[in-house]
Amino acid sequence: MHSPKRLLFLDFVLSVFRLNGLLISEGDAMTEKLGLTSARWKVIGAIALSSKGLTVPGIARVLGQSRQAVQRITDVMVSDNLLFYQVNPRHKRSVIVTLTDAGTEIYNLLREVQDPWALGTTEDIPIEELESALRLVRRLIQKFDK
Amino acid sequence: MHSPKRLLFLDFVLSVFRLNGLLISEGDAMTEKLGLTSARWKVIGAIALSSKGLTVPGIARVLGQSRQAVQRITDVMVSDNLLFYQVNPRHKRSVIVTLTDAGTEIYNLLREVQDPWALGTTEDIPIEELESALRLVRRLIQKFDK
DNA sequence: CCGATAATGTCAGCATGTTGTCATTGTTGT
DNA sequence: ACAACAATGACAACATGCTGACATTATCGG
Repeated sequence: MHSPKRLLFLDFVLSVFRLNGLLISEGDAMTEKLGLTSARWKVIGAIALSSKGLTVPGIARVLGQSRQAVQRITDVMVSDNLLFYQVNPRHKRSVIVTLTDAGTEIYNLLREVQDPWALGTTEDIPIEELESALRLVRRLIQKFDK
Repeated sequence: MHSPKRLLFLDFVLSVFRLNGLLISEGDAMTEKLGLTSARWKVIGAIALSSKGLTVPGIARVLGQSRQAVQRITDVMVSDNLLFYQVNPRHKRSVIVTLTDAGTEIYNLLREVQDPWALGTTEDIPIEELESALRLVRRLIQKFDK
């Protein structure tokens, strides 16, 4: 038998690989004028979206990456004065990564590019399709994230 | 206004990043016993799926990657005797990347792991949802792939 | 309270992707 | 045919991710 489902899924997997690469390119293009890169975009986004302070391993958990990879990025962003490490009252060694004023400003500028991009990209896509696809992606993430 | 669509899409984007990482991990785990990695998995899959012979830049186009990245992988796979470079009658310098017998054998072994993985992962997902999500991903790829 | 376990920071090595550059080879339009 | 342009191979520099290893610090169970 041919199992169209198997082929469909493999096609989906390859397409996710490809979309991932294209999204990184989009992120790089969007953030270029702000002196960011897609990796820094991810980190700054994770921090800005979290209500409570995040530690480096915390950001890594949100992004699904290794803490070492995140640490490398945040170290550079601290020396670029976009972030600073704030004393964590709940943990002596694990500091809280916080946006500096400059970092907040960059994030606001970022949103001025990012928001129109998000809206423009999805303007001809029904919200139901987006929700449905997100549910599927989340379901797969849950399956693999153990 | 809050524009739930914008937030929905950004959530989708972050989820794609995360799924991408998890799929690479899955690929690494699946191919480990075969002496492959996810990068080689992609290349060997692209070659096996193409009816005509593919050149290195051709594989790169299929995968949506730079030809240099693919070249590096294929060079290693040639020295590992999984691939060989075949004279291309249509181009004096650009050789055709071909599976050796050993490479074909690995690919067959790979399928014995990959097919159950694909079926198992999707067994509780309706085929319509998969198709719908793939359509959306393809649509985004088309939008960004210029 | 104390020992075992988990979490964190740090450093190192490596895999995989990017871009840039340059010489060479193909292709195409006039 | 020839000149302009595109595609390819090769090499280099770099960004971003991974894992492993080790010391230190927190947390938890007895």
